[in-house]
Amino acid sequence: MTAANAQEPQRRATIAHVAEAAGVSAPTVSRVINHPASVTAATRSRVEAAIRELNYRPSAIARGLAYGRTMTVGAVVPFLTHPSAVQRVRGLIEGLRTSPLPLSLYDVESPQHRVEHFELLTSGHPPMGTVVVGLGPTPDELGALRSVGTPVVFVDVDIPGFSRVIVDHREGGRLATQHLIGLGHERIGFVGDAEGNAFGFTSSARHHRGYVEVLTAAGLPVEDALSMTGPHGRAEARTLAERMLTNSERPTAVFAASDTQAMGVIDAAARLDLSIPADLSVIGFDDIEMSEYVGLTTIRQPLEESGRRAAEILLEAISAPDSGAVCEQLPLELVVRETTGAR
Amino acid sequence: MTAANAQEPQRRATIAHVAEAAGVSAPTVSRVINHPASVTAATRSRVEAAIRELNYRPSAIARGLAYGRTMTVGAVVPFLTHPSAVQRVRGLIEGLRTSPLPLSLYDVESPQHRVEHFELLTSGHPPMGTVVVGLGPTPDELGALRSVGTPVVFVDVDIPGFSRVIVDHREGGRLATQHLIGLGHERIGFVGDAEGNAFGFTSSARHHRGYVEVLTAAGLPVEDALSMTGPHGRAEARTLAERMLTNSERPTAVFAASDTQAMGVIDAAARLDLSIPADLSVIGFDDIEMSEYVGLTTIRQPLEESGRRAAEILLEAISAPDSGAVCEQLPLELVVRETTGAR
DNA sequence: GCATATCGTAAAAGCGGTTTCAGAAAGCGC
DNA sequence: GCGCTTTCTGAAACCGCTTTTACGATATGC
Repeated sequence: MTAANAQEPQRRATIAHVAEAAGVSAPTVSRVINHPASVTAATRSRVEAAIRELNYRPSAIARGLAYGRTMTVGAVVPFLTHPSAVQRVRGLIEGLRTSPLPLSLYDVESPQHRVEHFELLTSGHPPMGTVVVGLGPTPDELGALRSVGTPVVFVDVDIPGFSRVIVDHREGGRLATQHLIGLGHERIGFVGDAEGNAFGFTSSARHHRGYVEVLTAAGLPVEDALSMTGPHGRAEARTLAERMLTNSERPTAVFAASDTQAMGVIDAAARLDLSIPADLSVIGFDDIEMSEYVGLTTIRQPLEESGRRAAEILLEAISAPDSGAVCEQLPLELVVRETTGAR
Repeated sequence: MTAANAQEPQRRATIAHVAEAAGVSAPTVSRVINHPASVTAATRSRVEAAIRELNYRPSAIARGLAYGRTMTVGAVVPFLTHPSAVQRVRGLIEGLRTSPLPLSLYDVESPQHRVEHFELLTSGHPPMGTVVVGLGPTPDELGALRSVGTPVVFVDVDIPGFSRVIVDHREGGRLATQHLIGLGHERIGFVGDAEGNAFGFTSSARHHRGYVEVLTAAGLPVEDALSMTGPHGRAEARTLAERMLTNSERPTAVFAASDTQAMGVIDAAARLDLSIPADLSVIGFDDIEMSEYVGLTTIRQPLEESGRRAAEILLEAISAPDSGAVCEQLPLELVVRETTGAR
């Protein structure tokens, strides 16, 4: 027995083996698995026994080929290694835990990746479902996505007609600015992402809009010199902030469009020997994990939950293909810690 | 033209279409893609033109079925959402960036997941390559893994005969303990993972061994009451540490087997109004991202690099299947920050 | 009791590739 | 220019599963 096992390298059972063992044909086995109701109870239990007996698992790949899709959930995530993206992916994984579909990750670090991955997702064998994080797709991509007939959930992108999990970034910008004004600040800077980036990110621009709205409403001037944008990143933000802070009339508070950028602002302050929050208040956006430890005041968006909800909505859509698009708006919350203070 | 395009939903080109367009047979197209040398230059360029013309991309899934493997890289990662795992996954993604193979993630949170995923990886259509992080496989699993014939790279598990990327945990334990002793501490506690956990993690036990070695060598007593183990986690570590620290003769320093656990120890100290490092020195292991911000002294292991190297080794093995197993040991480094001080 | 509707299963075709195998074409020596 | 070997290409088989189609077997009608 053991010898026999050793000889034969445990060739995986196929549907044909099961069929033979159960004394039925392959299609019947397939039916037992996919449409159990269409098979007599007697046959079914015979087949099920054989399946158990042979420890049979249908090949996801063969099944995918026949079915016309890849048996995975695809996730396109720009800058997958950024802390906020990581948090969302955590949520995705959480939300997918009940499903047998593995998660295939597609990192996007350049426009090049972006088109490659979109091609993949809209290819002849698209994944069972797709989550797209943060990328504003072009009309072409949108059309392709729609025509594959496989559900898509967007996260942090508001695209009518598609399921999506979003937050109100403009409101976030308002919340942050309001907080600063409430503390008595009047010269408030903004550090965010450059607009017109190749990925279609718009959250930073929305934050800025909220920021402008609140400043204007409070009768405070909106100075161009106090709004700086550049590529995303902590170091980049530091450079920007250093420039802003060495200005003759420097702001007493800065709203950064992301916590990562807020860290850069804090770095800049440290370099310039400005103490926080005495000399400079800093508020971020996201509430990435690190923020709690640094004591960063920020606008919290439920990153992990966004991933989880997206996964749940996607799984739902996979099992009930014709349910309409759902739009879920998650709440934002001001989290006051130690980097903001009264002027 | 536009109308025609709208009509026909842009059916993806298959190998047959390309073959027809190039006036050759399907196998020839396949050959052009997979064994270009075996095709005349003239035919080849004709086929290549057709491929470009039709924007043809071979279906990964069909190809996988024919080839007997799934066209992905699989990664089995226990507690995928833990900070250290996240760092490694980052490295994996980095290292895989040059490859067209997407990364399929298999999170392991329970023994149940573990067997499921191992089954998947050793199924009829295994992924092109597999990375296994931190799980000590059973002999059975090992045999299965070996017999699938697809390369495997272990990370943080030292299994002779398989490629692996490891660090010397025992040495890490020594380093940490030495540091504490060097600061004048004589009562040094240890907080780590319970042994015999269902996942086969052994790093904590190795840290402990190094710890015992150094204590013994220094002529310091090894007290059972100062070594506590339990389930992994910050909260769990806090509980353990609270117990240890409320002991009549409490330690003046604690070595935690991971940074996460070190955070728990710090939490416990805060609760007991012990100031760090004045009343208690704490050293961790890993150097997760957060540690820098918290100022945690720790033994740094190159988490991200471990993932990156694993990916590189795996890709190498995929392209040159018969190269032997490689074992790469990554360096450990003491990083002194603010949580340790002289007694 | 026979013709007819219904159900359950099997046979066959296809998903999109790759590989084996055999035959045609080309290259070589004489 | 003939016969041989060597190349290159196409036909066929196959990977494992699903779905459509067709048929044989029951159940139903009268």
